[in-house]
Amino acid sequence: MTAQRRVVAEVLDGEHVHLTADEVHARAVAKLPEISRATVYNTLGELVSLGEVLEVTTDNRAKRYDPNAHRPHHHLVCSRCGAIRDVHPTGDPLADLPASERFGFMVSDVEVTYRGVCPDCTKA
Amino acid sequence: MTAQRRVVAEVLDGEHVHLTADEVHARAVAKLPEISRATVYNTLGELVSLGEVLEVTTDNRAKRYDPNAHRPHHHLVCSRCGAIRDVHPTGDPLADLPASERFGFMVSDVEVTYRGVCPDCTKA
DNA sequence: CCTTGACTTGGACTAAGTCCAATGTAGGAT
DNA sequence: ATCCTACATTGGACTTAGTCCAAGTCAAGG
Repeated sequence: MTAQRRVVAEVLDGEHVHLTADEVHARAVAKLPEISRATVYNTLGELVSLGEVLEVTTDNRAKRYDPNAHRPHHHLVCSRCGAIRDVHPTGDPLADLPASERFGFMVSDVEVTYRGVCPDCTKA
Repeated sequence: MTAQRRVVAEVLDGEHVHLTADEVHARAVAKLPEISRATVYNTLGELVSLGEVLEVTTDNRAKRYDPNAHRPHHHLVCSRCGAIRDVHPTGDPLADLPASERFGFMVSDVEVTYRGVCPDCTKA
């Protein structure tokens, strides 16, 4: 555990939002000015492999990193401004995929992304 | 309706798979050698706006274009090789998102992506 | 035949991320 | 305490996917 990794972990821990890698880097630089982008990418990659952090891809622009990896949840994304909320739908979509629709895959995971317009964008 | 647009539409129509923009361009060039990448991007963008084609983002690499826009469906993706199948789960995930979990959003759409390992990759 | 407006082209540009060789450093062995 | 070694970090070059734009082309109507 190096200073750099601790800083990246702290950034994600402190912010309950969904940051891009560049945003993580910016906040990390504020705490440890000499940290490089490559290290932030490396560390984020490790945190993802360890299952401590989730990668979220909502718009094919930058990936976002979600520190809330331990309580399963899905996402609700504003199609105008890109705001993201964690949501907890009822029901289990995995159960809704019958064997006949699995094509022999070993299905292990499912991601659900709801899209809509957030209250702020509805007003504006 | 220009020759270029017709070619792009034909490519998507002919292939029942999920092509990237570059793959669409490659196949379009085979039919109309002077077609440019910019035109392929423009035309794909128009087809998406018209609702004729869906954009699918599974891995934060290239977007893929799905000509099967008229029958609603979701996707099953192999986490090893990236293969994509269309699937039709039972149930409606929109109904599984209670108002209390909508945070005032006007929710209009939901995408479900199942992940697993395909038969070929399980063998290998 | 000329004009007009839309379509297309190719190349430059951008954003996000990866890769790599060189450098630095933490922590165990002596 | 010092040295070694393996791993972490750095910064810059590179790649990929996509966007943007000025200039060129084309088709249709007048």
